[in-house]
Amino acid sequence: MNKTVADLAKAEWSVMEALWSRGNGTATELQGDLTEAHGWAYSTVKTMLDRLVDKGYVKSRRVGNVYEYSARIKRKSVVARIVDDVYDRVLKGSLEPLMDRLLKARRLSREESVQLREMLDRYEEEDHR
Amino acid sequence: MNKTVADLAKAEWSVMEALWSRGNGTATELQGDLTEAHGWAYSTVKTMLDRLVDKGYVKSRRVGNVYEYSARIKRKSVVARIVDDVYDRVLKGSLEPLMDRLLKARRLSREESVQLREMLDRYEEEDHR
DNA sequence: TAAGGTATTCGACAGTTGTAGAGATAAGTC
DNA sequence: GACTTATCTCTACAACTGTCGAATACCTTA
Repeated sequence: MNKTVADLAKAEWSVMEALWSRGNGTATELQGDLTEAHGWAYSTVKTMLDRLVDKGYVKSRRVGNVYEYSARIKRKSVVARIVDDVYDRVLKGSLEPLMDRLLKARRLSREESVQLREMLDRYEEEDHR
Repeated sequence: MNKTVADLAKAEWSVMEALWSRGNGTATELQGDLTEAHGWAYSTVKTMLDRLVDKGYVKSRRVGNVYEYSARIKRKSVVARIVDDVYDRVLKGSLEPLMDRLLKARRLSREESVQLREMLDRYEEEDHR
């Protein structure tokens, strides 16, 4: 269970990331952005974009003789879906394994751990209203 | 990015779950376990198991005239991989979106939030050693 | 040992994903 | 206009996924 994200195949996810971070762009531009990470051919990127358009995740509009693409879904909402999915299917509703991994593997910095605590504080407060 | 988990296709993940929770079992038994959630035909389950064996995630051994399958990887380690992957690729190293989602959507119960706090306490303590 | 039931093996097929080349086109340049 | 260049469109293809059905093999029992 980790090849895709919210019905986005791994490669498509990369394209979405490129789109999200640049706001919008042409196939050529996006290809440029993705060149470093993936050495995709122009047509590869184009195919991906078109598939994403089909799936409704991206919209395209003709600007002159070029297509300009832009995301139709917010990164945030996709992340939310992924989080939910992982939470339900993988963590089965318990944060234990997640924290276990994050904490034990020392992937969480001290600052983050403090931040996290703050988030919890806020949450618990809110909860009292 | 949420069709698969650690190189396990979604359907394969289900089979692994069945295996993990029963320890080991024959194709028929597994099919039984999976019947409720997925109404898979025997051969579907069998195919899945065989593919998992190919991938090295499951081992099988002949017992009489039947094959008995059992997981070769621990659930925990797969979860760890998934957590890492999501943490890096989706959360990009920040827990903010995760907590945001979990807390805002009120998916985290009060007890869990307390538990989480305890985990953090332990962590920070350890860190001081 | 012929009949039944159970498990296995094989092969198949449609859909998705990753990747891209070749040819058609539109646009700008001499 | 003819040529060059940047884009787009189409088509293709192999690997992986989700799903079986049909044929076969193996036991058990009347």
